[in-house]
Amino acid sequence: METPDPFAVWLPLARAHKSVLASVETALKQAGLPGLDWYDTLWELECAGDAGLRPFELQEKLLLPQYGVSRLAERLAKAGLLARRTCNDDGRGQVLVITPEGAAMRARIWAVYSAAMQQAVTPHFSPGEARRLAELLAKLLRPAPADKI
Amino acid sequence: METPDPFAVWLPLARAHKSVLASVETALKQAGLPGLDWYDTLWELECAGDAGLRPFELQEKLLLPQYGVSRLAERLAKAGLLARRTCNDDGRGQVLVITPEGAAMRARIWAVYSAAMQQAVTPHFSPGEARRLAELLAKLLRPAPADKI
DNA sequence: TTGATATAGATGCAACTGCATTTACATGAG
DNA sequence: CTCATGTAAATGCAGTTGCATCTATATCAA
Repeated sequence: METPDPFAVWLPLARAHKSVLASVETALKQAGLPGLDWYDTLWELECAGDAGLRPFELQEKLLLPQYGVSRLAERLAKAGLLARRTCNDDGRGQVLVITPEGAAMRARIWAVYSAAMQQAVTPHFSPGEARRLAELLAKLLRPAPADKI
Repeated sequence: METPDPFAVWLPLARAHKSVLASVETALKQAGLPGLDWYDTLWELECAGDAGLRPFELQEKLLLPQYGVSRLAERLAKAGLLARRTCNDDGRGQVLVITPEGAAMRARIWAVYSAAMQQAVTPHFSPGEARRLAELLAKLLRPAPADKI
């Protein structure tokens, strides 16, 4: 049976990602705003609401290394965008909670982020194509079908 | 008319990229080999053959910043994987040429790279899906149709 | 309780990146 | 030729990342 060529997928995937990412990050930098790593973190914390998130939970959600989260949290805390609460259940841990300033910042980033991303993506696709592309990309993220490994 | 949702494309695009990239880079690291930036550079230089490439040409091909190429070339040269020749046409410039060791290294990286990438991608798609995905991703890289901007 | 092992998170150090600037040569106008 | 401007590449510095290790607490067996 015919085999799909994985490079025909990977090469444009890498380039498309690099290209869209670059336009978004450039737009954020021009607006004097922090990058997508800060945005993603603030987003997760805002979703978590008042309960906040443990650093290791953030680590799983964002696919970052442990020390990455540790230092990201440090910077965001220094910028006043999140608060570190001591964790009652576990003396080793802490709970990260977004501050009002953090939520405001997330909103400011979002305005620029969404506009730039839309500009970078929308013009290239019809709605049907966009849906199909999203669907196919999602397949890469699901665990592989057992019979194909 | 219905508008495609760009986030439905961007989010899985970013995640799929991160996920595949991570498996490839991990495999390279485990094999004690350099990362994809070195591979891409060696690949371009090998394609360019004996004529080599000017740093600014590499910069365009790899979408790297100027100082990024400058330092990458420095490291690759120190590792003996490329040679810097003085450029006869332009006294400011130089020409980067791959060495036999560089070509050998590219081949070693390729063995691991291709296997890891194949494992990360192939199981998720039928050949038809892979083709369609490659096609759609390529649309992101072409200049946008004029009537959609 | 005590000791062995596991987990949460921080951190020292070396390598890498981004930004701004610098050096050196090229080019074109006068 | 000479000066002003432009382009190729390097570099100092501050900030960031990766790796390995370290500290502190938790958990569980004996």
